[in-house]
Amino acid sequence: MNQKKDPLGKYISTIYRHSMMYANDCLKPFNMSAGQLSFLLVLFEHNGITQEWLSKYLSIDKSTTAKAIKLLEQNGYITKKISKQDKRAYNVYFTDKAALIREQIRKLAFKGDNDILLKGFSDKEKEAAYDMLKRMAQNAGTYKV
Amino acid sequence: MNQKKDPLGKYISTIYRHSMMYANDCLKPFNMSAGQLSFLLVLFEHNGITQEWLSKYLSIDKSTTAKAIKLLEQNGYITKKISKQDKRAYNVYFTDKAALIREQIRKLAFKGDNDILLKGFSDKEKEAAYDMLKRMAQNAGTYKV
DNA sequence: AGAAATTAGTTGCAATTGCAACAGAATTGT
DNA sequence: ACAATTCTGTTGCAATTGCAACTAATTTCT
Repeated sequence: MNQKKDPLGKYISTIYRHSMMYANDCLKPFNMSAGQLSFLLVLFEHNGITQEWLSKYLSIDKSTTAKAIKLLEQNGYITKKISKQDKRAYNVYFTDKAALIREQIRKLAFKGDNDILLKGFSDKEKEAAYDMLKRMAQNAGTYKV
Repeated sequence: MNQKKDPLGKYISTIYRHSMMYANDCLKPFNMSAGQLSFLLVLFEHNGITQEWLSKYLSIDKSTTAKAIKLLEQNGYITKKISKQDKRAYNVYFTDKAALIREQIRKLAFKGDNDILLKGFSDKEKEAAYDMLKRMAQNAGTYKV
């Protein structure tokens, strides 16, 4: 349709928005959104982390973290405990309810990657795509951390 | 920090959100948002296209298109004319005001790609990243077009 | 020790986005 | 020709996100 290059933003936006739509659909049975899923997946690997570190790890605003964590708590997927070292901070833990669906939603997240985004990619290309996105995200994260 | 692979969603989300923040900052002097920019950039290459085609080209919901176009119109960057072939449809055109900043904002869009997202990428890697994102966007776009 | 600055988290606000429902026009089928 | 269906675009709504302002706790500086 066009010969000139589109800016990357066009592709990134499409990938992001449709990934969200896909994940949101899959997560509807769990009363969970794609955004909340990201936080829960981090907790599975780093249980007890503070909200500040969740924000840093996902390069996301602390107020967004606060809101997502609140919803996850209301739905019984996580609990918060005031940190013993710092009374301002919360340690966030996933609950038994979350543990129960852990593998199910982990698979769901990676299945979306492989079945949709990386469809038609060879194993080598998948690896390359993964590495490039990781580097680009690191670059992006340096803008207004 | 962790040995297990993160799902791609983590990186995509970071890239998308920070790209938006960067573009929104740069576009503030023009009273324009990153979302609106995408539409204007398409119009520069395909002047007179309908809203439906804008939506299809950007894989974006038609209501989102309607709202972005409305704002661009209010700010004097585009005009709408009812299509002669189809009274339901609008042909969308960029204005002289938009033409005046055309090169400036085009450069801005690509500068963000190169100076931030692709920092540290060789020319070959940039090309590869571009192609992979394009393929991934095509894959993503097939989900709920 | 006490003042000043920084940090962790929350809340209110505005902007963006997608979905659902809708209106009017165009197309298809009988 | 008319009815049923499909399409183009708009509007109302809810969810997500980031920014700014704020509170309370901690750290730093003198």
